[in-house]
Amino acid sequence: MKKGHQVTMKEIAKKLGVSVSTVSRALKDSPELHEETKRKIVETAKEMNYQPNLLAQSLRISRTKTLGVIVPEITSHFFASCISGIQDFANKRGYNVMICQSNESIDQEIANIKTLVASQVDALMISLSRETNHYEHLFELYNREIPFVLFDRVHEDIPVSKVTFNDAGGAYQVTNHLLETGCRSIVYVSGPEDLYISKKRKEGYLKALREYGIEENPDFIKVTDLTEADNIRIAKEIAAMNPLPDGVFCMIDPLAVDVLTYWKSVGIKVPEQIALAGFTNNPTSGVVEPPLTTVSQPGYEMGKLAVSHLLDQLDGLVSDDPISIVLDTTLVPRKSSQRSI
Amino acid sequence: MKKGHQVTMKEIAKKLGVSVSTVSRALKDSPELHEETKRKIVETAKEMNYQPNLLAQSLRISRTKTLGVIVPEITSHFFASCISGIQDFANKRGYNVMICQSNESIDQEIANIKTLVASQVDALMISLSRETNHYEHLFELYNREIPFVLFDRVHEDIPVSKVTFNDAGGAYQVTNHLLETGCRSIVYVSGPEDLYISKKRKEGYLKALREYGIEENPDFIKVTDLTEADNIRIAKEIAAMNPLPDGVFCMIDPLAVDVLTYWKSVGIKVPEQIALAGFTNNPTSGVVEPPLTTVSQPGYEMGKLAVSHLLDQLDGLVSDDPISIVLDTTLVPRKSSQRSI
DNA sequence: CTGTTAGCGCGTTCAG
DNA sequence: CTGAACGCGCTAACAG
Repeated sequence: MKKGHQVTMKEIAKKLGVSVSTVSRALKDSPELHEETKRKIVETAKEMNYQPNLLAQSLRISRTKTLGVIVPEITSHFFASCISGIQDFANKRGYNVMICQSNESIDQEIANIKTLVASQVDALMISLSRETNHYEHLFELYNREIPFVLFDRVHEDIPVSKVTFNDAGGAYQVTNHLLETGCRSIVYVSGPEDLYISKKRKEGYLKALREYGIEENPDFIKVTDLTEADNIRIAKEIAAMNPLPDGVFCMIDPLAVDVLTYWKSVGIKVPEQIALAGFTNNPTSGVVEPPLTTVSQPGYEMGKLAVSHLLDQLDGLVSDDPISIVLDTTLVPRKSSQRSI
Repeated sequence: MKKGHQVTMKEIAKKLGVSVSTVSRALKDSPELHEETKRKIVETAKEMNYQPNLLAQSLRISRTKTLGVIVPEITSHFFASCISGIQDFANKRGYNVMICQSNESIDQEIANIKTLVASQVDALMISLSRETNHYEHLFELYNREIPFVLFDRVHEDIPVSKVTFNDAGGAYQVTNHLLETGCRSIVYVSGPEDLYISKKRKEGYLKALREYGIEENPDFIKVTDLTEADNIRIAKEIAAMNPLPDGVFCMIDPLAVDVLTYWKSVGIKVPEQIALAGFTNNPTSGVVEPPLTTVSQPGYEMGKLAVSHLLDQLDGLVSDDPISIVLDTTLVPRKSSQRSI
């Protein structure tokens, strides 16, 4: 299949017997043009359904007005929300967006960066894959002076702006909530330990415990690789503890849902026997039975802030010095942690 | 912030004292080159970290190897799955993807088409917004000979390839299932009536009833605009029917979940008093209580098929004649329709 | 085997 | 007020 021909300035110039530069000037409403010829040109341009070729334009000014975005998983509701925020505010400022997903693979992440850079995007917005444990590709971007920001899944050592949630704070909120409702033996279920968010949320968990004078107990910290199978393994492990803990804080909602589902299948009652809480406030979390206590992270807002800051930097509205934007989370208490005190 | 400079063929040509075309040839491994100079060029290109400028390349060959995708809502799990499938298979064939969302607005849809076309995408993949009720913009694409396909939310009169689900078939499956489990007074809750899928699903619903010798009853067909408020209005309306219907088929899962949530709040038991079923198999539907009977629509698969067919057409592997690809759905029976017969 | 020339579509000199 | 010439980065046809 061959693409239909697009009208160029050249053609409308020929049709009107003027030069291409005159057409160019008329189309950008240059003041130094005879009103009559200008009108004529604009009119026939419309008539011929002329659309400027952004490619040629970009090549000329060496700016594409396009941003590249890389997320681990587009099907995750959280990242989809981020993208939505990014798109809306990028468009508002005249930028387009190219989206890639790394599928949680560092190789794919590197490949994505490569194609986006080859496509001459003006800047990148990256949320790192779960697998990313070395950072040469990011340092290379930095060294090549290609502007980019990191959001949500960041790495601290890279000298660029970062937008994150106050993960420690959110974990503190939810652990504190469990403590307030009377829990005293609280398990933390963590994702892969080298993940930034795993660490930060553990920090908040421990801080809340400390404030209640409860000391850290290694047996109460479990680690899953976040696959369903491994999540269920953890759920079993907790179910076998004697005595049962009275509260469980899962690092992320889908994990909590897996645990809850397993427990329901073996007759463990939430919240009567164990209070349960997650993190992120996925749409799913509000409709499980019982509804899951969690912490909400507004993805749309994160996307909006990240892109706005990046464009501010690109447009020279703010300094290029990297900054760190930290968004607050909100506790969403639901039935899964509602214990009689 | 200014973007770092990218190495061009010109620079590596200068450095080596050869012409730009020689560099070009070396880089694409042309056979008619002295092995030694070729080696030398490739080597220093690597050294200088040369990356070809896709923009210039595209301008030259007037093909961008980029596809434009427009979906109503990127945060919908179904459309996110479609996008995922599109991306994976587009990349596999050397194409990039630019994604836009119309936010269910026809004006945004038109604007998206415009920017994607201006960006010189080689083809478009469009799923229409809920609001789209006239089609000039699509006919214009067609007249301008810009290749595109429609998927999921299609309009029949446009002479391009379409990929859809067998909506009538799916509705038939689920209605038939309700009938088999003993329901005899089944309400169909429809979305906006001019929506293609509203009509098709109603067709399937009516066909199943007919086969059981049950005649159409207008009181048993409700219409919502799919906002939460309106969904709840319908839930109330059904709850007030006397006698209660014994089964309800909601056109789409989120609607069914809204209805279920309301009923639970007023003490109506599902499936004991009313069997309930939805459509689409959202992740949410499997975890509500009771789990929702529904019909699964594999979005990833749809994206994959749509993009593969489009690229086949672009690459001349199949005829340009429009075809219609219809994907089958699968009944997912769950507890919400599990009645003792 | 390699350099020169031309042109993709556009915008910006620099001349008239 | 308008046209001709040049260059963005790259490739291909045409000469040597």
